[in-house]
Amino acid sequence: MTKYTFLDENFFSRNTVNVAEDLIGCYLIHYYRKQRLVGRIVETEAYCQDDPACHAYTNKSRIEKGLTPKGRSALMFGPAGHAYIYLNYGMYWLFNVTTEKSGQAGAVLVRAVEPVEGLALMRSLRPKIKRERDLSNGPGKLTLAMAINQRFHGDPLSKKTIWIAAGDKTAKRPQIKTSPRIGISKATDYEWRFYDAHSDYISKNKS
DNA sequence: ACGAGGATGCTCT
DNA sequence: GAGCATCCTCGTG
Repeated sequence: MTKYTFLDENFFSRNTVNVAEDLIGCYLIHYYRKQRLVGRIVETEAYCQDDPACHAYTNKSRIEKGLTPKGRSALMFGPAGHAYIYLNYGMYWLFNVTTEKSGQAGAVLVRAVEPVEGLALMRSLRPKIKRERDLSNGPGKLTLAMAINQRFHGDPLSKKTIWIAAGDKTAKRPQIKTSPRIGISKATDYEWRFYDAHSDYISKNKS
């Protein structure tokens, strides 16, 4: 497959949970050092405005008072289809895409991808790993493998520095499963994690 | 195979 | 000062 179809703002300007599910099987693309790095998205999570685990949730009272959102989560209230990238645990950049219409907060975290193009460059960006799947089977791992960091925070995907393309329609549809989200302590009962049941690149996988 | 613990810096209270 | 949307190493069995 060499042809990638850009997913525009209309794709992302929808219900966050639906976008999270629909992103399974789509392609995350970054043109880096004259090479195309491509990963097939196999795991996502939805974060919504009325969601205690969401960065934008703490701004709820502010919104209700009609105040403009501030801080890192402000971007989640903006237009859909923008990169929302933040540092967690002081070390790892996590890549999200904003969702919903302007004024409504939402984002989808990309938690794992299967390498598709640029494997040699990805391996050079993850020099210590022993198992191939450790290249990109986690949200912090995939940003390392694909050279994604704070430089791209706030960029519209339409700039096509980092962007997302539709899944391969000739391929078999992925079997999508759900679970509670990983690594959070609030709203742990929401099944807003989606993953391709047959992928070897799921985070928190057995063996 | 599995679990505990350390690294490390930003955001919010 | 606490709490993280994590990853890696090094114990133990």
